[in-house]
Amino acid sequence: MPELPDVEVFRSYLQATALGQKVRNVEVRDASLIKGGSGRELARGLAERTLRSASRRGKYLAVDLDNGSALILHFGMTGRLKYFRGSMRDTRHDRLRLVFQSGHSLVYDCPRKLGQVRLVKDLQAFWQAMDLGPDALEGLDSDGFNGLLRGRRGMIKSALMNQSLLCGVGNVYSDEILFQARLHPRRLVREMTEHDLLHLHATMVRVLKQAISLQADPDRMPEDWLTPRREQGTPCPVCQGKVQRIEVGGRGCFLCPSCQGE
DNA sequence: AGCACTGTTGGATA
DNA sequence: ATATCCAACAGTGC
Repeated sequence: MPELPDVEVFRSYLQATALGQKVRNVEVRDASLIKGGSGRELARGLAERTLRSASRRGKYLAVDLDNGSALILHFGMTGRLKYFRGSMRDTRHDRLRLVFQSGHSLVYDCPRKLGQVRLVKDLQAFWQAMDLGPDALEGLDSDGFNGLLRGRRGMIKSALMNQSLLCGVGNVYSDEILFQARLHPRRLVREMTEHDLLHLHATMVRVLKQAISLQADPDRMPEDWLTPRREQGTPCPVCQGKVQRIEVGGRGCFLCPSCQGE
């Protein structure tokens, strides 16, 4: 589920494993995920480089290299990272493999191939060109959040998921945040009060932080979270009513109608 | 067989 | 300028 918390978990994982290591060999197993250049160029740009640091913005992970360029990873709906000590086991959908001088390796695995991989010369220029709003966790205080949403038309769930407004929140976490804030996903932003927005922002930050501390693993989420119960008709963990599935902005949306109004 | 799924993009439309 | 809707990308799982 690569939304902000998942990507943050990938960042920590990378930091604890591959960071500081020098790339000896690059295997591009599927060049169709590579944007802004060819597989050959990516391989050449990564070879002999050392991974210096890893940062995140929204759902994007950026890995700084020792020559100033950066490897950008986006995970689409199904991507993940896997680090192997010693011999590399088969991962079924590995699209990019970095083998380090140590003999260990890092695999970017992306079954549905909806992810993106690219090498950029200038990370700051890349972020600017990307039309991303501020990071939902790092880039916004409650006034900033309020300012972004004020005067906006449309539904609150769509706004939370709009990456050019604020980035990192996707379909699953927008549902979780709105469930915990007790707000209906179809609520019109224009009809929300200052207090609603303040409460929503606080809830968003709390949910994202807690999800990160749980390794974004639904199996570890508290009893009263919605995410592990994304199924029509399953009992609401708070009121025992039934979880409902509706469509909002063309995406499947789960909510508890009695907890979240109407 | 058919449909749903954690995401992004581009184009048409309002 | 904002927002919505749709199709496309591609693979897996129920």
